[in-house]
Amino acid sequence: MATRSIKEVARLARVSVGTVSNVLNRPEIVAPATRARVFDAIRELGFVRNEVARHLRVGRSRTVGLVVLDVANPFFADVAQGAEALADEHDTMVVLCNSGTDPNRERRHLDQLEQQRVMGILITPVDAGSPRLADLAARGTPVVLVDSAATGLQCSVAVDDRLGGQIAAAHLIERGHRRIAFVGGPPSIKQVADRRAGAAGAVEAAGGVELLDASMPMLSAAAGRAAGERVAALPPAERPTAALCANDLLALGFLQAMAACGLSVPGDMAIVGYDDIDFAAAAAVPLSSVRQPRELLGRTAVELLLEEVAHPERHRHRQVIFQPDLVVRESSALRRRD
Amino acid sequence: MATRSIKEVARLARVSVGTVSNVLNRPEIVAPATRARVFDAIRELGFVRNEVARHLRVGRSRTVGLVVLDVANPFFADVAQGAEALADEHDTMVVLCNSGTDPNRERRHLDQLEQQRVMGILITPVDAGSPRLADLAARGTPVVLVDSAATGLQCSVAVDDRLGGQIAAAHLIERGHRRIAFVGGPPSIKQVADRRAGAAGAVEAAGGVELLDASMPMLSAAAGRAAGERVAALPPAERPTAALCANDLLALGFLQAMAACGLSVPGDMAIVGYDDIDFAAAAAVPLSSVRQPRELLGRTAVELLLEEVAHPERHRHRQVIFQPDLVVRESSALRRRD
DNA sequence: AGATCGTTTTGAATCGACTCAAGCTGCGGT
DNA sequence: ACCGCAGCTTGAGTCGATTCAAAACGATCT
Repeated sequence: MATRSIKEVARLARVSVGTVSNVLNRPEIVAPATRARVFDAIRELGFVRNEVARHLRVGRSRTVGLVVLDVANPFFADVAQGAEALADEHDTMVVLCNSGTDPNRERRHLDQLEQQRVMGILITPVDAGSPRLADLAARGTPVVLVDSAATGLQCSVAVDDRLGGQIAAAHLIERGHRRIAFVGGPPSIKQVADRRAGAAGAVEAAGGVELLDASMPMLSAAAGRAAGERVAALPPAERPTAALCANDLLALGFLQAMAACGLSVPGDMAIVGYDDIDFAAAAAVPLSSVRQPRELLGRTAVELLLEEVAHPERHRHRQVIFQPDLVVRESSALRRRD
Repeated sequence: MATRSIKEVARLARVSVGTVSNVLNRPEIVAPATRARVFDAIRELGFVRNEVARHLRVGRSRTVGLVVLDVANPFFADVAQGAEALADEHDTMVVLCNSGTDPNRERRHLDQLEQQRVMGILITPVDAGSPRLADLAARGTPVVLVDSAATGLQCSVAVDDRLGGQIAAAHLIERGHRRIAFVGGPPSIKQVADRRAGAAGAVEAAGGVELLDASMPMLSAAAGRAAGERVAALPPAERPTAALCANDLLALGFLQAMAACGLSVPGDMAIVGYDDIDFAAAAAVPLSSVRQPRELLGRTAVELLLEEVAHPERHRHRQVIFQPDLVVRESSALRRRD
């Protein structure tokens, strides 16, 4: 329970606290003999620098918060790994916070992170328009939006979701599908809305194709199963022949529902997912999916943040946008006779 | 960039800093009129309490660190969700840190967490025997081992891995398999070693059964694929007829390799995984797997930690052990003729 | 008016580490 | 013997919030 402070180290080493601080921060300016004495004292006491006190003076910590919509979604795990990789190189710690698409939990996490004076926050917001984010930036905590485009008030890294939705829908249309279900999530989530808009665009451009909505209030596999059951229950004549899912968890759930309801994939129902998480390729029927550069997204977010922190004055907010691409697998392999 | 302090609030509200602090912490003892003036000032300045300074005085923050071996493994995502659920109820924040089974990264995360004076640390250690963990506890940061039993120096929550390994192996033996491959991970990881020991026990008890080792240096799907390719390359006579994988990621990779090599599952090769992550049921061939109470593991870990923090004196370290159970699915469904 | 008591408010001390101007030492040069 | 200087070390002041003994206030009673 003994919490040692710099003062005790100083006493044991028979030097002043200033010297101990120097040993810790600029060892080269301390005489070797003194330095050795201080190190001995540190070892003997098991002293650990109190970052709390340190950053009180210094102002900000070397921690960045990454707030994600769902830790259970491997997409975010991969984004986190990308972020961690670059942060590590800059001696910075990434802490992962899970909002679970709940605005209240998101707010509490943001409060906590701001109160802790983290170096910056990377966030995939539940609601990108929330003034809370602008406030944060205004009060001095840099924010980078992840997987969601900003309006100029902050940096952002994103993937072109409209384009992703469009190529996915275009692919299904090209395969001969004329009734396509869009399986989305909560309407407040921007990514989902954009993917849907992209799909709608492709449908309109094609002509003679219908886009039905089968959205759920969540973006989980369980929600996907529920959506699948609903769609499977439709009379065959009205039932869509393809589903475009807003993420792979939904798609996997949807796929399971098809199997449970005795519909074949892709024969009776083609499926395209989104994110191309590793499990998509390993599914019962390997899933076609829109691939996003997941690690790169996280890595770039940290890059932008470090840039902003390093030169707050001359920094200009940037919006980086990556291109998605479609990976076609068995779940949408068949060509439908028109 | 304006970081408002309690002092500025005090000036604007024309009271002393002590009063502002009282408004923040014990509003009931402040006269209503004064309280209102202070709140107005807080709102006007957009003041946010600096937790760093606060905890310098108070000692510890209301954050617990959860250090996991692999964020990309859904098993840990579920543990994290269990931990978060209970922590939330106690107004405590969980931050997730990823060691990626790298002892160095683990050490850096622990250093950071200790320096930040977190309330406590939940960890699935790369090496449970490391003195670093005992040091932490000795210096006043409570530690709870997750998914790994402790020796009495700290609390722990775990699942009986020997039993898990044993029932998995017994199941395969009962299904008629006589050559079983154990696909493990790095030998330092205790869970893996225990599962293997359990399997070895079952094999020995049965007699006439061989346990081959096909361990990899990682616990990822990619490692599983590599292991699968190696095993598939063996001449059919020497090739095991079943694989027991130390976790589901390995099992999924192994399964993919079987498909790629033209071996049927479970016909040519039965597979049993471990953890029963959600994706196991959705795999190309639904995976049999040893189920662990994932959320409960996280929840209980937080419970033990809160207990220790609340009554440091009277606290006695506890080791909680849960029982795993086997979920049989298609990947090990067939009975082999002897 | 003065004493008394309860309610509010005050402000100095404190937590641990950092910074920096000022002080100390010892050495070489004159 | 004295000066200058480089190399080290010192210690007071600071960051922002909390705590708590003491002061201020105001209402009530004699």
